[in-house]
Amino acid sequence: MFSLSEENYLKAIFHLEQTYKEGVSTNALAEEMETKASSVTDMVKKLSEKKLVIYKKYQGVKLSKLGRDAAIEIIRKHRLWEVFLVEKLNFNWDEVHDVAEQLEHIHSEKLINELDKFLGFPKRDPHGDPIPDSAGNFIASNKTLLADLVIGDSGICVGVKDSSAAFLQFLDKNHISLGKEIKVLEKEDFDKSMLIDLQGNELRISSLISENLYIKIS
Amino acid sequence: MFSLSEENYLKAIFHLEQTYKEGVSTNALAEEMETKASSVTDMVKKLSEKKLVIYKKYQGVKLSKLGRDAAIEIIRKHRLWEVFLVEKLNFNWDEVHDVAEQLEHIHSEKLINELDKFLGFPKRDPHGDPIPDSAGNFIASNKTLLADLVIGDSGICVGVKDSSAAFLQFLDKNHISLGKEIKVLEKEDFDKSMLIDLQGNELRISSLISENLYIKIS
DNA sequence: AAATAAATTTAGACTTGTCTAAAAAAAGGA
DNA sequence: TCCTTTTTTTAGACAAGTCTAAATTTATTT
Repeated sequence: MFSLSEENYLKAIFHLEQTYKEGVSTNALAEEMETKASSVTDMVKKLSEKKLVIYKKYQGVKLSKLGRDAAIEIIRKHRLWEVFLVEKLNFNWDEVHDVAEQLEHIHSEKLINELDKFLGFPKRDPHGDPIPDSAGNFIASNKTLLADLVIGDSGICVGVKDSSAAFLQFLDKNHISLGKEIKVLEKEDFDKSMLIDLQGNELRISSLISENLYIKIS
Repeated sequence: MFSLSEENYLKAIFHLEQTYKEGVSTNALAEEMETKASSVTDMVKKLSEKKLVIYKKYQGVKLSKLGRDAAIEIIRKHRLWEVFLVEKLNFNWDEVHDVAEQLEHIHSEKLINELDKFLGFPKRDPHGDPIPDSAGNFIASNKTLLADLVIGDSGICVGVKDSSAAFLQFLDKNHISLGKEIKVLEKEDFDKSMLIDLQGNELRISSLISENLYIKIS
């Protein structure tokens, strides 16, 4: 098994690899982990010795097969626990993150597989992110940032990029939730704001919002 | 909040105080924690500085009000998670301990109170131990060790003292479970074994068993 | 290509919780 | 009481994971 810290690094590298496919830099990882670059170097060396990552000095880091599998397992746990919290324990989608960050480190294969079964093998977490199955496979979602749609496009809201409580609460306040239909009515070049139709209601949203909301174009 | 290690010490001291009411000795605590006496001294000093325990050199240790409240909260979490694992995730009562030992350290008041509600505010865990409510109160159970009954006594099985997987599996194999009625038919002075009636079936059990099974005399 | 800036690594230190070995205190026996 | 044994504490060390400050490598600019 891996230590709590090792698990958090693996998860962070996995997430950053989506953006930096050529390898994750020490500084990027330090920022994600909210730590110092020197600490990252130390840990990356350790992960490298354990064959969890591919690392050469000054060249950034990538997950090995072993490391990726471990990361996916942690993400599976995180997302299943989020579903549990929302579906069974009355948590709102903006309240689940910190608790799931703790629960994702519980080690028990039976626990997580039974939890999966108990929840009915959900495919997505409350933020629309796919949940890996026990073999580590998960659906690749064809989603687009709302900001990338053009006038006249419409689709349904399928996920969020930023899942901070502040952003999620903003969405709640504006009645934007997963599954709702959105149509782009206007785009303002100057500040990149948009006028959208949200199930019959017109709403003006800033680029900060449209850059963090995923849409499945219909 | 307290560290994982601190929480485990508090829990261990709480359990040992049931036996050593005058104060828990360093060696007793070392054995319970599966560590060395010197490590215990170090940690006990730390807990004492944090006002969680009352400690004077060479005099053993007792929980303060603060420490007791913290210990009870951890025990509450442990036992609620055990109920969850058995009632919702198809765990057997001999499988829950290790996972609950991890889950008891998750920090979230909302989580544990919602879990309590979700489970229907259970009063006892799968081993018959009382579950403290959110205020820290729990029912004191009037239970007796089977070994302390005399011939002719009868009662129902309400708990186990040893909750190791090995012991619980032994009970399963012999169809002894909580709620079942037991009557003492014979007691053997020589080896302290007993002949009991378990719902119509006669069964001879060794002292190791009768010393670890709690009965509510009827 | 040299100079500067930025990113990364190394060296050494600190904290937490543990250990071993030795010292000190308490308890028990004659 | 004095001597021995047991218990407990102290002293010093270690591993994990972090930090700061300094050194090194890579990247960028002119």
